[in-house]
Amino acid sequence: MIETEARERVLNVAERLFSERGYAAVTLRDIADALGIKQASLYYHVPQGKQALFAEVTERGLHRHQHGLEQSISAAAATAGSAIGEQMRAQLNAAAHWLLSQPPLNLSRMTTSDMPELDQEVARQLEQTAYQSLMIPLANIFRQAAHSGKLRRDAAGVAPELMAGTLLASVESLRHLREEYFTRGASTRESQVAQLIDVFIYGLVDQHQE
Amino acid sequence: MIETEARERVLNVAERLFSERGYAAVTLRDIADALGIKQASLYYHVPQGKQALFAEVTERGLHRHQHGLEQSISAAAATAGSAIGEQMRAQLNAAAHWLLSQPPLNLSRMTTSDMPELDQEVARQLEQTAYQSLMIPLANIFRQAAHSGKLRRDAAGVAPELMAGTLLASVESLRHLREEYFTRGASTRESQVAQLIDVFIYGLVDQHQE
DNA sequence: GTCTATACACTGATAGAC
DNA sequence: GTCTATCAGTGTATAGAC
Repeated sequence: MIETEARERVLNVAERLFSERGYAAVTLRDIADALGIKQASLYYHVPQGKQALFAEVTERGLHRHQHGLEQSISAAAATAGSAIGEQMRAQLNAAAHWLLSQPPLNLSRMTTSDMPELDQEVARQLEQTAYQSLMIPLANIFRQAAHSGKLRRDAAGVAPELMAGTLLASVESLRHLREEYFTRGASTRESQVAQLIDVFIYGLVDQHQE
Repeated sequence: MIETEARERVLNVAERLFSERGYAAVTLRDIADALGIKQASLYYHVPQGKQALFAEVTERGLHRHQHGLEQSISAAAATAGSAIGEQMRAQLNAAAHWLLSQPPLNLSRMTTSDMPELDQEVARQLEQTAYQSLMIPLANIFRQAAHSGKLRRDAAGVAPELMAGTLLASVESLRHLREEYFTRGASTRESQVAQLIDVFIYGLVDQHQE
């Protein structure tokens, strides 16, 4: 595999388009058009064709996420106070902030639409990378919180992976929320996600009043 | 439009396949094969072709959801106690239970992959139906809770639509969680979603201990 | 209601010139 | 590195027989 600047451009454009519209909906012509070259020219950079291109940029993106998530989370853990609520808040916000800084993942589309279009072996590999890159770093935040012994009794028994999946899905879904629902206290994606994380940590109801 | 049993079968199969794999990934041949007929025969039942078929079954599914959600939510509200936490828990669980009883929505895939493939007018119409059928009934649960005046101060300011979108995304994401993460207290989708809803309502941390 | 046959466009992919 | 030319395969859609 040749590693040139031109090839990088191809991968970047392909990653953006695939992540925006999915595997089946993006044609090689779409990618070539966006690059200002002809469809056949793509095969110079990616001789193994469309599926290999998709697998490569997806894999690359997932690893970038793993790196970015681990970095942001451990940096947040280092600076936050030691109270468990504060720790979680800092780490979850850092993770969410990272996710929002990147092209959308559309994990559920990847599972339901993209994967079935790929050869089984390729799909299996991507699924495993997604699990290791996204699920593990996020689930660790919740696992760590559960070990602190300071969670609500019921909450401590919730699978960390369940919370991690929920967080992922929630952050991604924010991207599709119309701007009309940005209210006073939350006029940006970041502040919306911060509100959401506070709900995860402290709940909706006022337990002292009820 | 002819309304026969045979046509119903076509719509049902099409709805299932589209909802499983998305617009672009499902071909008319796939649908015909699943019905045991030839691709061209579909045009007897759906003369306007693939896009119209997708629009019809999607619209139909969304209206079914609206009806089902409104029913389950108001039934739950009637039987639950009056404490706001209890009310929300009952209504949210009823809504989630309904969502899990139906074919997956994959709303985010619909937004990012399916919609861009459709004529703008068709896409606009579907988006509006989705909003009215899903968003409004769910957001009303949170709106009602906020009006009770018994939510956490910060939580009362969170846009109901934000919470509704989060709930939707979370419930749908549960479908893709591997079974290995079904833990002791939550061995079914329903019990997982119940845990999740309790987190929304009461939070993760024990506020009396911290 | 379902079929065969077919038109027509598009897609992924290969070969070879420059 | 990018192009033109081309092909086989597949997708939607139409026409007309049964």
